[in-house]
Amino acid sequence: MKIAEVSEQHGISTDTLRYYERIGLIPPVNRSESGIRDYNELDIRRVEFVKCMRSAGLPVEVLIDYIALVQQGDQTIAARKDILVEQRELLISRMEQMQKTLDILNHKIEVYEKAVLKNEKDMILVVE
Amino acid sequence: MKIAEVSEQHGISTDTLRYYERIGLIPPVNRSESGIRDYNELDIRRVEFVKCMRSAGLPVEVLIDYIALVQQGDQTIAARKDILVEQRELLISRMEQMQKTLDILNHKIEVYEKAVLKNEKDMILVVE
DNA sequence: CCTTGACTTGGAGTCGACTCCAGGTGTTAC
DNA sequence: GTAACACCTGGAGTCGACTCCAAGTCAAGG
Repeated sequence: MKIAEVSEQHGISTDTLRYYERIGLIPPVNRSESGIRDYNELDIRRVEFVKCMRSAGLPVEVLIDYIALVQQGDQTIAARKDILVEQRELLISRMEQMQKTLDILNHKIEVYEKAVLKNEKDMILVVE
Repeated sequence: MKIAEVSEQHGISTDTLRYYERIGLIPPVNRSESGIRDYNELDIRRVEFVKCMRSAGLPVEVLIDYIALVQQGDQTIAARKDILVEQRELLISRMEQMQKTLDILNHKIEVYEKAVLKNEKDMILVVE
């Protein structure tokens, strides 16, 4: 599969795909004789993995370390797990913080709705 | 309250506090005669609000627009609500995406744990 | 053969959000 | 009255993560 197809099917620009490979976020993809990338199933799973992790805010640098460990084989399993566990904790706290923010947004929107219903009469808006 | 106190109590650098004010994310704070900022209760509530929204990933630009509307008074209530509703939807989808990532992390960690228990014997790790 | 179009590279540019700095001012402590 | 310190400003620098670009290569179609 060529880079343009991967790009289209997974919603990642070709620039980003090449960038990820360049910085080691994705191991080198096989090439045709003329040097053109040909993504196989495994490559695509890796791309999806990175896309998923990035979309949740895991830093590129951490993922590079993780991928490097994966390339080094089974003796790095403990280290890999440690990375994932740490990132999981960070992810959970980000989500908790977002939940708090969501609660506040919900509250504010509710207050605004009441204000609109009452035609803004007599409202002293505590929210901002 | 002086800027250093606000900074310490709310975990925001003085640079960031001044920056927020400069770009209009926080309305101008009152000054002493010699020009030193003196944050009142309302200012601090605003700082907390911005901190909360930013921590959930709401863009600075959107917050600037929102705060500008707040300054313009009650006739902007509908517009303000629209902004919050839109940002709420975006926030919810980010959280959903993060939940998916969390599920995958949990799964991978579990697989790694099993691998460690079995002392890595006979494991063909499908995870990466 | 030559154009078209998708691919390649290395390097530079952009963007959002801070973060730092130099140079200046005001207040307090000795 | 002067040193130390917290504050001020405008502007420049940094950082993470892309994104764009120029210049070049190759395969296929007319």
